[in-house]
Amino acid sequence: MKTDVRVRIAPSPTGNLHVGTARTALYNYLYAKRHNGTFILRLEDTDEERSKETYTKDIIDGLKWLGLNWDEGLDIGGPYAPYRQTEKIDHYSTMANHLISSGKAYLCYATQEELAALKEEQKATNAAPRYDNRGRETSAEQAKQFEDEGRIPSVRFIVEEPQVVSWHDHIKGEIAIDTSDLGGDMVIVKSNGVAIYNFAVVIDDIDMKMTHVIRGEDHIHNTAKQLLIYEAMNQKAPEFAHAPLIFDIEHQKLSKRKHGETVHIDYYRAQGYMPEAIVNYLAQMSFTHPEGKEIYDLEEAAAVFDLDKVSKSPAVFDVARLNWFNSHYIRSLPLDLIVSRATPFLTAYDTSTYTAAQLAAIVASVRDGLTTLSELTAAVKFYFDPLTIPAEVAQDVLSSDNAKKVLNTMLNALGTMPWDDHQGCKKAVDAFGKEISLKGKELYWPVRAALSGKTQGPDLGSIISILGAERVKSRLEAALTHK
RNA sequence: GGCGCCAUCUUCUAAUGGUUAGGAAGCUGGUUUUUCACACCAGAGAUACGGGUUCGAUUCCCGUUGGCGCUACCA
Repeated sequence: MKTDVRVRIAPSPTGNLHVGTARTALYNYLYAKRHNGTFILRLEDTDEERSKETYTKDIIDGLKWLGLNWDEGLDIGGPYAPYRQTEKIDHYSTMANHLISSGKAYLCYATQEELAALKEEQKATNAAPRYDNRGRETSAEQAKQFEDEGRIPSVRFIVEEPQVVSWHDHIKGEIAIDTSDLGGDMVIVKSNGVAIYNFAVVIDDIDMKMTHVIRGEDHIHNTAKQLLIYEAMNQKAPEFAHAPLIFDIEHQKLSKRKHGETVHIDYYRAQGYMPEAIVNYLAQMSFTHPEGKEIYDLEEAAAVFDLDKVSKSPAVFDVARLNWFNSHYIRSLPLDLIVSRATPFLTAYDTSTYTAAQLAAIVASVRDGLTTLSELTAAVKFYFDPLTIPAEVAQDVLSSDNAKKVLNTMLNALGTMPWDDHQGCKKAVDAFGKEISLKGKELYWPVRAALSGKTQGPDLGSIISILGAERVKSRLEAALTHK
């Protein structure tokens, strides 16, 4: 049974899914699940210049990939459609007209040039930049004259000053802002007829019956402005919670401009990060599991999430820590899942020479040492490509008499090798090692180097078993040709 | 410039008006392993500063400093 809790993530399709957006989506998702409410995806695409359909697709894909599925919204519809602001332009205008007729807003004929001049003037006198509310006084005659000049008005909402707007923030506590610091009467509909963010959000949140708005703290001043609009429209405002920002290592807001693709979820996806790791990492920064657990999934997070347990201070996005989560999940998620996710990282190789079971064994043999799946490509190379043994490895490991003895002995023992049993393969090596009185490094290293070209790597038994009779034989013979 | 938010190890954080200020990542050392990784053990590492309130403050209050954010006909 659903409660009336309704929350949303309302991204703007002006870029691919941002880490910060994903974190906000996660909080909203967790809050909805925790309270058995409804999680909604809505698109704030009123910026026609920057909005692109490919970004919309990336955002939808990314959220789904993370498992943050919505109950209502963009691609699935719902009772409060449309969930895309560009489809509600007329509706916003209608609502703005209501505000005009009730004296809460007015048409502003100021040109961009006039506003720019005002700003210059304020800058010169070191005054706070703001609109001087000159449009409030516009008479009917003036308006007509402006119209005749061809000026197209915007709609401004009257911000009464001074006045204190305050609310109880579910994360930050009490917040109070004086309307005098809001920059004057604010545009709610641009002269091109399209509503501005601060207005459209309010209308949408009213239309969609949102009960809680959980978003980044960079919106705190917007919240003050929006609260004024709720009041002017005689509507009950939702509850607000402003989450701390995510910083980079230099304590700056994570931004596309400064950090490029590393602020986007699909960057991590392409690198072979597990969605489970990203969700876990995102959840545990600024929020701590009540039992102090570090590793937990979406479902468990939803069971314990609480806004008042969210930290007030910003968190640094620390890739080293993300990496720890990721390597944990690469090691512990079901093998078949890891194998299927590994496919994109094996395209450089001809995987048809192995059976599905062997491919799984290949992934299993190397997964423990991986931080991201993208490292898989290099890690499994020796299973596929013709082997070249680096000169220094050959020199150090394969040139001794003992090494040649090991390789020759193994060559002769190949007939009795239990190929399908990696533990058996290891035992077989131990057994012939005993015959020639060699063990440990002296025994294993030549074999390892001959088969993989490296002195470190997966379990030797696994290497032998996976490579199989033919490859092992030819690689041993090839290794013996080294001087 | 104005306004707002924030302040515990390098990083993510826990806790409490009285604790040896706890955990995790990273780092260092060790154990284990044929090697690497994992795992395990150990070590170094923090309450920004100054005033109050109090028997007692890291915790509550004020100030300072610092960091960050917002200040568009972007969202």
